[in-house]
Amino acid sequence: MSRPAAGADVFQAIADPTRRALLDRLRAGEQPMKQLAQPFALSLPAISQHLRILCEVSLVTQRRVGRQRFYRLNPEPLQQVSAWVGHYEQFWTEKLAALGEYLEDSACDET
Amino acid sequence: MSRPAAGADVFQAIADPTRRALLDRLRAGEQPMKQLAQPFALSLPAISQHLRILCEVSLVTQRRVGRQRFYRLNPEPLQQVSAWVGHYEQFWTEKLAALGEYLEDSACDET
DNA sequence: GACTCAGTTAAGCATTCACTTAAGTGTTGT
DNA sequence: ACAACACTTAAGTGAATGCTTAACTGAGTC
Repeated sequence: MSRPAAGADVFQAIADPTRRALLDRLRAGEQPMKQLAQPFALSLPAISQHLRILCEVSLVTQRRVGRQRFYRLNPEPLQQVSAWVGHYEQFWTEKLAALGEYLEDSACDET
Repeated sequence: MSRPAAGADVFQAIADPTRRALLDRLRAGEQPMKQLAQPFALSLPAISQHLRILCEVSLVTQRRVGRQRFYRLNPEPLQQVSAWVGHYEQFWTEKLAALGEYLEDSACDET
């Protein structure tokens, strides 16, 4: 096959910076393909393929209006990412707490 | 070149399920290579290469003790992911709120 | 010093990726 | 009906991924 598949996995889908940029752009609201693609230095088919991958993992949905295709953000699948990263948040808050204590202690040692 | 590089990008680093599993395993604490690799049906070099990629994006750090190599989790780079996904959280909470309202309304229509 | 153990580096391979240009598909305007 | 428009699908290409086996490095053991 010739087109990219990206494994139908959300983590894989957001691994590409262009795809993340597309999602970021879609935060501003539903947009037709051409307008979405405008700031990118890529051919239209390239963008189309990226959008297809985002579609496959349900991060965007399509709506056809005349000869235009509007793309809309559907952030739900990102909850998967959020949940996974969430497991690690406690670690860096712990580290920050430890740093805080360290600073307090060393402040006392400072003479 | 023959070994994987994964672009030194955190999003790319966590795109691979094996790498995510390694990080998950490291949440239990610092571990030597062999113990880390044990549950995976992969050769040792494969794991070693994944760990190297995680090292390159600073998600893990190495410590040498005798002939063992202990790997330790360093979750800070994940804040980058957390921050990005954070931009989308408002969208799904909004959607949940909308769903809540819809349910309330339809409860009234229910006869 | 020779032998193992823990792990990495090297080399090679099949697959997947992101991209391109060229050729459709369907809609709108004349 | 026909041309222009907004896209997508097809086909092909170079580079990156993920994996393997084989060879190496370096630390403990006999």
